[in-house]
Order: sequence, then structure tokens, then C-alpha cells
Amino acid sequence: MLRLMKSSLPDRVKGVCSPPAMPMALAKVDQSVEVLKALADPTRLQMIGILKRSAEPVCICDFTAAFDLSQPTISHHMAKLREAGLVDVSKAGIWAYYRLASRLEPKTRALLDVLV
Amino acid sequence: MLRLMKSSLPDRVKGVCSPPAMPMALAKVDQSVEVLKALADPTRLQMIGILKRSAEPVCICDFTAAFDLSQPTISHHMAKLREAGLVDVSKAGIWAYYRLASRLEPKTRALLDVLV
DNA sequence: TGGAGAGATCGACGGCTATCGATGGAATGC
DNA sequence: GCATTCCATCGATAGCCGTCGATCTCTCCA
Repeated sequence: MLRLMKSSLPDRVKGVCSPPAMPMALAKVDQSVEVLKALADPTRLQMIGILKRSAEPVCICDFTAAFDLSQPTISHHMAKLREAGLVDVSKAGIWAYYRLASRLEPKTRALLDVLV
Repeated sequence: MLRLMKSSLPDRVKGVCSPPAMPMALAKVDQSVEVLKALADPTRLQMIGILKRSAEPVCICDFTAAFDLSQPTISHHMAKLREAGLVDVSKAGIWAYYRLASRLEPKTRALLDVLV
């Protein structure tokens, strides 16, 4: 053990310093990545911010009006948020109202609390 | 104003329910999106998890050994984390040791605390 | 000084994604 | 019934991204 002074570098065998450890479960990682991918877009992150701050469900037409983007693009982004389980939709007549999902995982909820 | 009972839908003019609000500053959104993009990948998220749990800096060769990916790909992922300001690198001889950035924004730190 | 190993960079390729215009389906109102 | 409006979906396109092999740079050591 008295290997001091030889060098400040750790002992190592070819190509590996220490046995690698994979601390996170694969399924957890994929689940987190799905949510992160959904949030890693300026439009969608702002959508989530608006929904989180709104007490009432928001008509998707308001997003179409707010975000200088075409209606299909807005619909596409909201679908991404839907597929990630971040928002719920309710139809009322010809209108679609979106709100933050009521059944969010605690971890996801905490994520949104930090972000927006 | 006594428009009650006519319908449960809100009043609206053509195409817009309520004046749209943009609650988040544009710069903040872009900054968050950059970090989210860096984390929205299974390999990189696991890298961050390993670094966050490690008291010592980790040699990048360990990641190359751990993640069934080529050496250039591992280097590419670590560069992404570097560019996002999430990790610091220190060279020691021919080896490169990575660790979680010491000067993380509180918001980013909180994000990592939730994620990993 | 020259060989060997570690890691970053380059160039290329395939797949994913953001965006749009066009279309379709459903509900409303005339 | 029919036109209108809202919204989702489709098809196409351009740009970004993850991945790899090849190469380059740097350091160490014999």
C-alpha cells in the first residue's frame, strides 16, 4: 500500500481505472429521458410553464395565437407533451382544453417545480 | 353580463379564448432548454448520475469501458456535458478525469438532485 | 528518439424531429 | 343540409443528432 511518491496517478490496468458502476436502473433512466426530451424544447417548456401557472385549463387556440407557429406545429408539440404524460386534454364542443396532468409522478412534479 | 345558462363554454372571439401570456423570460427558457437537451439522453444522464454519486473524479476510460459504445461516442457525449457546463475536466498525464461542475447554478443543482 | 496508449476531433451516414401546407373529422350555427 | 370553425393527422422537407471508423495530438516510457 505504500505506493506514495511514485506518482500522483492512481494505479490502473490497461484502459480501466476502477470497475464501472451503473447506479441507475435502466427503466428509470429511459423514463426520465422521455420526460426530459419532452421538456427540452423552448415551445414545449413554455407551454408547460403557462399550464403550470394557469388555474384553469387553457384552450389550445391560445397557444396557437401566442407562439408564432403554425397550428399543426402547435398541435404536434402538445401531442408530444400528451405522449409524455405531462398534460391532460378535455374536449368541450369544438375546443380542446389542456391542463397539467393531475396524476404526475412525484419526481416529475418536483422536476416541474424546479423548472417553471 | 347575464350570459349564464347559455352554455358552459367561455365567451370567445374568433380563434382566441383569453389573451395569451408568456410567463417565462426567453433567456431563461433557452438556458433551461440547453441543460435539458444535455440531459435528455440515456448515456449522458447515466454519466451524470455516476459523476454525482462519485466522491472522486472519474476517468473517462471507465465510461468507455462501462457503456457499450465506441470511444469517440463517449468523448462526444462528455463534450456535450462540458459545453452545457455540467461537468469539469482535469487532465492527469494521459488521462482525463471528469467530475460534476463545482459552480453549478442552484437551479441546475436542484434539477440534478431531482433527477439522479 | 521512437513507440504506445489515451482521448479529442473529423467526416460520413442513418434516423429522428421541428416545421409547414394540405387534408380529414367533428361539432356548431345558419 | 350545408358552411364554418377548431383541431388532429398526413406527407414532405430540411436540419439536427447519435454513432462509428479514421486520424490527430499529447503524454509517458523504454
